[in-house]
Amino acid sequence: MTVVWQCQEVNQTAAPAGAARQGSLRELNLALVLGRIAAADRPPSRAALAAETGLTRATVSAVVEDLVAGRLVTEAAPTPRAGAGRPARGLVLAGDGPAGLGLEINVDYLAACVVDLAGEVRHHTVHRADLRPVAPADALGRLARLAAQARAHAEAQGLSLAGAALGVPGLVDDTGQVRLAPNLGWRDVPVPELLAGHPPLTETVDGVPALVVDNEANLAALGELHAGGGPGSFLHISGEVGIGAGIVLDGALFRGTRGWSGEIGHIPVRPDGPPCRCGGRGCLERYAGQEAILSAAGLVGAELPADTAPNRLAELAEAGEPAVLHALHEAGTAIGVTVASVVNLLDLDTVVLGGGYAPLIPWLRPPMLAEIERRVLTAAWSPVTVRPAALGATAAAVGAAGSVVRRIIARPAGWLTRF
Amino acid sequence: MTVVWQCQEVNQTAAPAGAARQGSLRELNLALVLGRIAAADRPPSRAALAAETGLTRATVSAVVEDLVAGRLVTEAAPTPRAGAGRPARGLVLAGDGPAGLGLEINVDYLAACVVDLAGEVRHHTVHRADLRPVAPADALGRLARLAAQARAHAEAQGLSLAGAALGVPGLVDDTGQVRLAPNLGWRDVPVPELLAGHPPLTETVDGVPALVVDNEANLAALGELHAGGGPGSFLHISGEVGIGAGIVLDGALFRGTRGWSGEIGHIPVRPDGPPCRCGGRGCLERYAGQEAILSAAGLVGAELPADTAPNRLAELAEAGEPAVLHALHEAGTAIGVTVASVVNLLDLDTVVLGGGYAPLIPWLRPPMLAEIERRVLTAAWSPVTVRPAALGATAAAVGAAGSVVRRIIARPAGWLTRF
DNA sequence: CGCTATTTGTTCAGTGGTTGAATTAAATGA
DNA sequence: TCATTTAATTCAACCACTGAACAAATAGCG
Repeated sequence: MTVVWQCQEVNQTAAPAGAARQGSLRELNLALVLGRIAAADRPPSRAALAAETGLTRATVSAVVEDLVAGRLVTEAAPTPRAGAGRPARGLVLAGDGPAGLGLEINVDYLAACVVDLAGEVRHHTVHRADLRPVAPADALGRLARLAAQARAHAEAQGLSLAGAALGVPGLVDDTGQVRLAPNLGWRDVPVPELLAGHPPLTETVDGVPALVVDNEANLAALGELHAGGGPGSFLHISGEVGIGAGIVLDGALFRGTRGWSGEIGHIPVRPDGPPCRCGGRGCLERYAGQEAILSAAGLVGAELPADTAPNRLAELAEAGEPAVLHALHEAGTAIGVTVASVVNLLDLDTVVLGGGYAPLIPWLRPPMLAEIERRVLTAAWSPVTVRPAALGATAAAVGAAGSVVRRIIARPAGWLTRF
Repeated sequence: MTVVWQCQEVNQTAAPAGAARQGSLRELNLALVLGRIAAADRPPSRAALAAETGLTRATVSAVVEDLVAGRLVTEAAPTPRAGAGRPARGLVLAGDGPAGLGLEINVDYLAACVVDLAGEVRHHTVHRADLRPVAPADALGRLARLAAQARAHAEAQGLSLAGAALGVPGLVDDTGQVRLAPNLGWRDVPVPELLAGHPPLTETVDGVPALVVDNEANLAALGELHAGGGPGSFLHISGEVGIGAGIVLDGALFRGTRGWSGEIGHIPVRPDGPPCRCGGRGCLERYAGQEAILSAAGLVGAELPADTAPNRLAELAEAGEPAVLHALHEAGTAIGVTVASVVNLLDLDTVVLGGGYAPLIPWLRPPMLAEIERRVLTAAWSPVTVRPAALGATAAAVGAAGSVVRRIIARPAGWLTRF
């Protein structure tokens, strides 16, 4: 069985692109009701859903019946209510329905996780290893084993995997091929082909799960969107070995024409600055990339593993080490200049710092804000918030798994037709 | 009668945000069919529409009947077809139905135009005057007179104005207030209030036309989208006295959280460069704004009107004037650095130069492309195209009018309920 | 304890809108 | 002239939502 390829684009709207046929109405309302159930903080009743969506209670009942039959929703203890009346039956996302498999390949670890419809992380494994010397096929083989374990754990909990998403620190084209992953040393790696021999990733209990390959920073941003409260617009910057960014606009990831958006690490900060291996000069990565910070802090020979470097820097900064403080100030300034560009261009009001930047926020934020306030034209009316990411280092894996379940929630009809 | 305020956001999709009720189906299909008629290059028949949309011919007939009754579509000579068979009846956008009124206030002119459903400019006036010394209320009064003339011309041609949009060179908030228009010297100007006393802008033949106030660069980008071929994604840079940009993603204008996107003029090019009046340093406007180019070319005392300066620069460049060539090279380099940032961030493949930049393209493009190729990570796989805008100096007015008719095409149900 | 008020959820006839097949309309070509 | 072909309309069937009536389940009150 071959990998069935699925378009990267997560169609956030349930609206039919083409003809609106009769069933479209039901598709739309399935998505509407399921979306409200997912967004509610307490199990809503059918009557409450009818009131807030504007549908009739009759319609909501019919829609909910479909959702329950498709194992997307189950009944639970309702929100207690004062006064008389027949007690409501609360509706919650099913904890034993479809789930998403999230995978991540990074420079120094592999990760797999399973997220259920409600967004709970039901399984999570990280396998630490330096993957730079490992051949892509080999690395993907290890990943497939991790995925097989994850599937076993999911099934043991009564979950069926509805799909998988894989985050890679590089540029992915729309056929799933990794065109360039500089920090891994990958170039033109046909991920779907290489995974085709590993059944756990190519089939699930009922049918065929699609595998989506995407940029790691994009998926991390989705994870943040998922974990960090309501839908909004923000820029999520992950400071790993490289610097990537995910742009979330109105609760949807913005991927660009070819899915290569967010390459913030190579935005020029000083056009005549030091040369970067991308061919340009003075790119952000030269000022705020992990290597740049470490070398500016005089820690270049310290031989720190990539995953502990940020914490080490935070310790030294805490201790008042002048070189480290200076390096972080410079990095924060460079990030601030870049963010000012982004905000002037896109009019965003929130910047989330994730990955290795999270522990360094106390030192990065002040110079960032200073630059932003100076340079953003609209800063006076709408201050820009800089906050740490809600998820930790493996945000991309969680975001990947979340993207699978979010797609089901956004377009439940696709899942329901499997029954 | 007061100005009825309408949300700036042009909802590109006809999908209902809330409940999908029965009528939603028809709304969706009205939009679908009308959209195809608008996008077709030759009058399609009902049968052809059925084939390409996937709807039944019966449904298409019913939908078309509604559209014809609402004066959005008329029958025309069909596309000739070889062979036997009953001849088709071609469908085209009505030339005598609703039309859009586009208005523009800029530093040295006022403009008004009327665009019909098919996108034809049916009326166009430009009133040249330096508006910097004029009070906002007075300027808007003159604009209202221009609008009244435009309405008279539209009605004489059998058109009904369905709405109006006004482009302003500054930041507009979501109540229509101009928060800041630096080059006009406006600050916190309540445009809708000031226009409320001018009936031509507050009522039309059948009901109330909404007035939308938007950034001039945004509307110019919409005009370009409208005139420049199929829907795509591009960055439209207008070099007027300031530098503004409109971002079009997948055929839709991207406005940002508050509608203040595209402030490209204040993206830092050299963070330690000369101070800018925005409070930052080394902004793009300091290198590629009209004043910056003129002064770098040694023409600072030449007292050129803003509208003739670009052509004068082109003449001098054509003649090989070294200072001018140098100034344009510097400007092109700065624009290129900025565009590289934008492309790295958004993954766009097309940059359109409009406004005063259009005549200077031969000199601006080479340095731009050089910077883009050096600095854009994905330039090797997807070259970035730099091309001149299809519309001239008053693109914003045409784009404003076009945005009105495009909204009708995107959501015809709203118009049809007027009958 | 029983009755009423109240709210939830379901049932059912009615309706809008799409579907698919049959029918009518209008041309070409032998 | 007539068969062929394609376009457009008509009509019964069907799907999904609507609105009202009804059944279910509880709290409050005498």
